Amino acid sequence: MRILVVEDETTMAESLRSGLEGEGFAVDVAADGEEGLWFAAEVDYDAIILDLMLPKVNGFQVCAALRARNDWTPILMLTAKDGHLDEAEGLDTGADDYLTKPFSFVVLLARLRALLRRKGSERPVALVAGDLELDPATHEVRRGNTLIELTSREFSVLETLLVRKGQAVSKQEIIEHVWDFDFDGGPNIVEVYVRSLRKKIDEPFDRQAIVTVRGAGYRLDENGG
Amino acid sequence: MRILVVEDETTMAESLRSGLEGEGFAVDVAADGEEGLWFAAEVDYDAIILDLMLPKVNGFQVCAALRARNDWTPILMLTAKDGHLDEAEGLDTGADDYLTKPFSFVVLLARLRALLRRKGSERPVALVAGDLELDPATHEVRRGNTLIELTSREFSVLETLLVRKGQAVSKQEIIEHVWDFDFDGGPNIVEVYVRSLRKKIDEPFDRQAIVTVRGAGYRLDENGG
DNA sequence: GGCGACGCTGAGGATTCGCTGAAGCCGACT
DNA sequence: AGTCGGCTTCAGCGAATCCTCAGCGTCGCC
Repeated sequence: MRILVVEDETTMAESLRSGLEGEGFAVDVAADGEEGLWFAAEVDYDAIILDLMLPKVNGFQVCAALRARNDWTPILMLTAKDGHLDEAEGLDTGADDYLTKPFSFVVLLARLRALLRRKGSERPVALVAGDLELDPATHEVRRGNTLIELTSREFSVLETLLVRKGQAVSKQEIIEHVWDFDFDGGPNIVEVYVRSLRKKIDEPFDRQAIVTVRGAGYRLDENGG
Repeated sequence: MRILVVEDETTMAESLRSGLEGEGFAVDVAADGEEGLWFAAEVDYDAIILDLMLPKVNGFQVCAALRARNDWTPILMLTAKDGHLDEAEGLDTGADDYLTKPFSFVVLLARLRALLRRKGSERPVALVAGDLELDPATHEVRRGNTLIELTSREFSVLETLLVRKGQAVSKQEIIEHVWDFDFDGGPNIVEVYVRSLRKKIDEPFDRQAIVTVRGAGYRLDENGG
C-alpha cells in the first residue's frame, strides 16, 4: 500500500509519515499542491491524504485537477476549519472522505483503511452511453462536445433511462422514479417528455438514442443511438 | 430519482423535501417507521433517507426489516447523537451511509449522490432454450444471433412457455398468465398467437420450438427445436 | 372409412398505442 | 401587472396490434 501525503506543515507531515510507515505503508510526502499533483502523476498511489490549506494550489484544486485528468485514487481530505461547507465542497470536488483537525491518528488510520477497502467500487461520476453523457452532480448533459440544455423534468427522465440503459423501461416505472406520490396523471406525460428529449438529443444529431418498445416502454440505446 | 424520507419532525421533513425537490428529485415523506416500511413496499425508491429516532418503529428496525425482506435500496441514516457506537450499529444493520445531525444540506446532497452513484445496475438473466433466447428486461428475443421482433402479446406468450420449457402448458393456463381476468374470449386466441410465433421463430429457421400436445396444450422444446 | 373433436389458418374490422401540436396553468422574474 | 418558461392536459391522427370469425385440415377413436 503506497500513500501520498500532501501537507505543508513539516511536523504534521513527518508525524504522519512515521505513523503510517509504522503501520506498514510506503509513504511519500509532498509539501505543496503543485508537488502533490506532480507526484500523483508519476506514481499510482493507493490513496492520497490531502491537506486543504496548501501553498500555491489548495486542496480543492488538487482534488479537482486529479479527477479532471481521470485519476480516481481515493482521497482523504484534511481540513482545519469545522465548517460544514468545507466538507461538502470537498466531497463535491471528488474527495472520498474528510477529517477535521485535530484528529487522533487512530481515527485517521480507520478512515484510511475504510477508503482502501472501498476502493474500486467508486466512480465514474457521469452516466454514459456512447457519446451521450449525463452528470448528475452538475446537471449537465452533452452529446459529444456540445452541451445540451435540458429542463429539470427532461433531465430526470433521461437519467432514469440512462441508469438502465439497454433495458426497456415502462412508462409506469418512469413515472414512479421521476414524479412523486401524488401525481395522478396518465402515461401520456412520459410520451410528451420523450418527445421533447428526442428533439434535443436525437434530432439535431440525426441519431436515435431513445427507442420505443411498443407495449413495454422506452429503451436507451447503449451506444447512444 | 425518487427518494423516500422517513422523518417525524415536520420542519426537518419539509425542508428536506423542498431542498431535494429543488435538486430535481421526486420526494415522498413518511412520518414514522411503520409508514416508511409501507411506502417502501409500494414503490421502488432509488434511495431512502432514514431518521434514527422515530415513533413506533425506529430507524434500526426499519433498516433491518427492509433488508430482511430482501430490499437493498441504498439507505442514508440520520442520527442525532454523535456516538461512534450508533454509527457502527447503523452500518451493521445495513445502512449504506450515515450522517450526524446537525448537518448542512449540501453535505447531505453530496452523500446522497455518492450513494446513488455507487448503486450498480444489476442485470436479470435471460430465459434460454437451445439457441432461443428471451430477455425480459430488454424485451428482446433472438434465435442465435438474429434479433426477432415480437409484439407485446407474442412476447408474453413465448415467455410463459419458456418459463416452463419442457412441460406442456394448457391454453387455459396461458390465457391466465397473459390476459387479465376480464378476458372472456375462447382458447382460439392462443392458437392464433402460437401461429404467429411459429411464423417468426420457427419457420424462418426450419426448426420447431413450439410443439403441439394434442389435448394438453403446447410445449416449448428445451433445445429450441 | 367415417365421425367428432381439436387444432390451424387467413383475413378484416375494432381497438389500443404512441406521436404530436396546441393550449391552459402556475410560479418566477422584470 | 405583465411576461416568460416550464409543466401538464387534451384531443386528433395514423399505424401497429389485437381479437373474432369462419372455413379447412388433422388426429384419434369406433
